[in-house]
Amino acid sequence: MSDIRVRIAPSPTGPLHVGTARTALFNALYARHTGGTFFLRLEDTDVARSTLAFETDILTGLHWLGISWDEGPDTADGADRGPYGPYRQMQRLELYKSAVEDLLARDLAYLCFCTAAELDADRKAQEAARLPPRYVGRCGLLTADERASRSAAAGSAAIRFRVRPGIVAFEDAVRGPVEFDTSNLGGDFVIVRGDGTPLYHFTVVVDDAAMKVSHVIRGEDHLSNTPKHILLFRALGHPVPTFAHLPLILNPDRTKMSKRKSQTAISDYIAEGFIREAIVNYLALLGWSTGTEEEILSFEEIAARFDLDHVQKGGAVFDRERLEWLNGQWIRRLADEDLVTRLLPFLEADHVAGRIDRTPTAEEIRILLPMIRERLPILGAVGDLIGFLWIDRLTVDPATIVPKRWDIATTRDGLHAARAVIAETGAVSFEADELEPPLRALAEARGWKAGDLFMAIRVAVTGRTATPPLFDTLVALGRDRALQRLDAAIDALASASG
RNA sequence: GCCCCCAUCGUCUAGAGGCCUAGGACGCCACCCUUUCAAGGUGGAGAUCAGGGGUUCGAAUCCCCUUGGGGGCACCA
Repeated sequence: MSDIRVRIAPSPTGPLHVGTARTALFNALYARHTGGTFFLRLEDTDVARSTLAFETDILTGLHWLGISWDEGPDTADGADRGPYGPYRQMQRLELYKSAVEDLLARDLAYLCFCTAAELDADRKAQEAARLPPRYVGRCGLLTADERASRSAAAGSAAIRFRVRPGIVAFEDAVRGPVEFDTSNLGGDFVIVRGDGTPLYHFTVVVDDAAMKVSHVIRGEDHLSNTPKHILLFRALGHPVPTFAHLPLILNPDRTKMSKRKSQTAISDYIAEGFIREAIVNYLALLGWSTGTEEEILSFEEIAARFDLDHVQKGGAVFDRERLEWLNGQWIRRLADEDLVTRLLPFLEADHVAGRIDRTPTAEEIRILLPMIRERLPILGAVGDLIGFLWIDRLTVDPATIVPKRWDIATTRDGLHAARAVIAETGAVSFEADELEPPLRALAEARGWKAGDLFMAIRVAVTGRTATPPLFDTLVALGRDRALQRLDAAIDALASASG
């Protein structure tokens, strides 16, 4: 195992986001490719917004995608694995505390007594003067004595890290050399809240250092935060890891992908019937490419090819159409039993929702696979496709039964004749190959276009104009039910025509 | 406002000075196949490589400027 250590550090303040999943994926791929270690750390210091439900959603979502970590908590309430635990920041408070004390002792950080009102006033003044917002440094100038007395009086104070003048430069693994003047960092920044809980910029550095992270692979939205982190790594006396900032995933209007404008929760995609292979494949190709024309690739195949050199610099619009296409490609590649297992929950959900009257058995679905496999862009489409098979009383609008070129009388006539032909076919030989010839012969004998006759039968028996091949559908339905639905349709047409 | 990043078909991208009159994929259109819908096959439209200057015998590829877009500037992460 190499010394490469990467991580995903989600914050349980929302459901698993497409962007988080992509970042996790890239880290996991990088670790797999280099023989390094990939771990997960929960950044739960925003106690007000963090919840166990979100934690569960994130962990199960990542597991579901097949992204697994070598160290960290596997479940929301489970124990951590790995030598650098705990892997939850709220359980690492002591570590941050001693790191802060160290900084305080060396005057690299200081107590800040500014109130929210003061800070707000500063900010407004800066805004009015058209100056960039920054902390004015008021408390940084306090003498030790002043600080001691204010501290005694105030009771609680935030802690700020001193930002000294200078240039911070680093080599980003995807962007190349990047440079920041520390005077543009917004002044001394808060690392510990007034209530004593540490803030992101601080904990992320303390932990990445303690957990020996070698490569920080994260979204580009953190690029501007990187100099702060580097300053902290240095102040704490730790080596600075390599940074790799991934391009952002975008809304169609090219702004950062957001809940407002896009579907961002992985769980929503799962609920629709996107499968992990497709999501992983799609996400990997969003901002990265093999450099070749290969595009349908499994996690393993991607891991074997993955590198940071082919990571794109510009943001990428999330294209659902392309995801659906890939999903269809992967559905076609699944083994029969696997597809059945994945389809079942969607049919169960349709049953529960009352869209169908019973949940079919695995065996029933397995038999239908050849006729539905290539017609499913997402698993959730299965009910729409063949749900009519498990509906007890199908109600069909008579108007839809009549083919475009036909009138009601012809349709009744056609269905009646077709019924007779189908009825002649015994239960034993009720197969697609047995049904097609006589029905075609019927159409020819009566001078009908076979397509029109078939369409009338199709709608009569399924209630829809787009279905799997008709004869397979009739067989799936069974002779009795097919005849019964034909009768019902004929009746419906009779009353429709008066 | 300040700082930083980015810029090839509508979208995802290939491209690391000549192989590019820019390739692939999604989507779109047409045709073939065909009982509908898909799938599949074939073909097509679609990018003067954001614009302008350089460098070079030669630039999508290197440099500069402009324009455009995005991200960040919290006691959120």
